[in-house]
Amino acid sequence: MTTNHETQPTRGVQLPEQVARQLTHAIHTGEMRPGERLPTEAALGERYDISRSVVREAISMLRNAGLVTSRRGSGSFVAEVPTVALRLAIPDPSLQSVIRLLELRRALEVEAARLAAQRRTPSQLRRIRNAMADIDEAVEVGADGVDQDMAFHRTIAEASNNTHFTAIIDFYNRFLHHAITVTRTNESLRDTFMAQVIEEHQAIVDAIAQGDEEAAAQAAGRHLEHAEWRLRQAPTDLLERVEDTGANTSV
Amino acid sequence: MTTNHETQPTRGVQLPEQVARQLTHAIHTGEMRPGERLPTEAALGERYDISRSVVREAISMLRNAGLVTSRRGSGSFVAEVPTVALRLAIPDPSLQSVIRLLELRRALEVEAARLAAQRRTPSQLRRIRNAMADIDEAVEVGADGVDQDMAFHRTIAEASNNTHFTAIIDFYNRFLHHAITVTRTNESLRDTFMAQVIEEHQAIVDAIAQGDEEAAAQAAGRHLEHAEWRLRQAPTDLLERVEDTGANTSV
DNA sequence: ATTTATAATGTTGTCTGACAAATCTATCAG
DNA sequence: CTGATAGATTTGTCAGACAACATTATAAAT
Repeated sequence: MTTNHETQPTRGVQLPEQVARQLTHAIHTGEMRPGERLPTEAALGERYDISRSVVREAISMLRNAGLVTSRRGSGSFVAEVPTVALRLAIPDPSLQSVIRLLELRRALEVEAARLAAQRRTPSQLRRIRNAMADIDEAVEVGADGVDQDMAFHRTIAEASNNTHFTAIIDFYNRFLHHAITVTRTNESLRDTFMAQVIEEHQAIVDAIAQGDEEAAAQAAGRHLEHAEWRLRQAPTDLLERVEDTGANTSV
Repeated sequence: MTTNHETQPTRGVQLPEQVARQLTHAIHTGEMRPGERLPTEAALGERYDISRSVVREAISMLRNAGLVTSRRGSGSFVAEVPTVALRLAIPDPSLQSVIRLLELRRALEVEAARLAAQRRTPSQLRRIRNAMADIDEAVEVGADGVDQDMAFHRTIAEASNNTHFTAIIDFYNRFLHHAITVTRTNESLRDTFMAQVIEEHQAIVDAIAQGDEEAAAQAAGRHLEHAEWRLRQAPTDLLERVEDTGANTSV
């Protein structure tokens, strides 16, 4: 059995990848529909004239990419909601990196605020207001309020009713956790900073409540602009101090 | 050899995933530094008391996640730039979806333009200008100019000197290809539209060239705002027509 | 005839052993 | 000290087997 009938993989690249590509293509083009069962590993091995190990690694890649799910004893199936994977470098915790993340936050959250002002439902508005209140509550109890701060901005992203924003923000959250810890730690160092933050949050919420797109976008932009400014005023040893708290145990 | 010394994986979940998690954790915490070599597959198998197959699948997952790279005959190494994967649902090609992508583009490209105006190097500015010229050239030759349009916006993202923007834009490019084909097909239907687009592009470049952040951001915002407006003016059968061209053959 | 156990079969998960291909290391010649 | 060669190491692939689970077919019972 040395013949390659059907479609033979082009040489050069790794074997599993070649098979994975063909299957991926078949899924993306809709040739294999969501929920449909893939050929068995043995069948695929015979089709491409490769061993089961290679087939398994290929399927492993698809599974990892969220394109298929495997059930022992049953088979592998095309996922109901096929996904693609975006691979991103893990940001280091330097000040430079934190600022780069702030820039991304600005891009996303300014627009999210604009869309939220335009589209938020009453219940979404309520959730946003609750989230803002939660921050103050947490701070009064003595917590750092990082989780609440993140939740607050997440509710706004949700209110944009555009899944792209929430998906990306959710993804970056684990790194934002560190970044926000840094900014909030910094802001808590001076009372004036804390007051500013509360004020800025309030401005965003007010604009969203009134449905004033432009005001919401500007308020969000100002908030993150000031956050960056406040961060640059921070003592130089701030990052090390936050590092030591071990607060960024997420991931 | 039936004992699990060291750290034994908790039962229940699939074996390879358990091992993958432990290794992932070690990498994320910096316990294993970038560039460092992993233990051999045989060694890992012995440590966790599992067969090489399982170890290989675990490493395959890490490789797939961009955390390690393997070199035959040499070993597996922690990637120099460890990454994490963001999995997103593949957007459908409806008008609604195209507009959602436009909103994301606006968020990213407005801010990218602002940063580009602030930080672009002379050579980056040159590349942006070339990219803009390429669009006109392609159109004159009779091409649709989609690839050139995408490249143009990509060079601006590059000039922002923030890798987050380029990473996300690169990722969404495969879907933007379809979206931009739609918008450009639409724009090419009326001469006035085409003229507008050229004008708007020019405005962005001018602002970036002069280092005027605010103007660059506004120009980019206007461009995408108008793109959405133009799209909404499009004939209702536009999407189907684009579909038929088969231009979106990219994966 | 329908339902319920039971057996047979099919499929993925894991184990074991082997060899090929590429790389690394140590030895030796000059 | 340099360079070539031989050996050892390590990942990639193959082959076959069994275990764990799922599905299907068969038989039994009411």
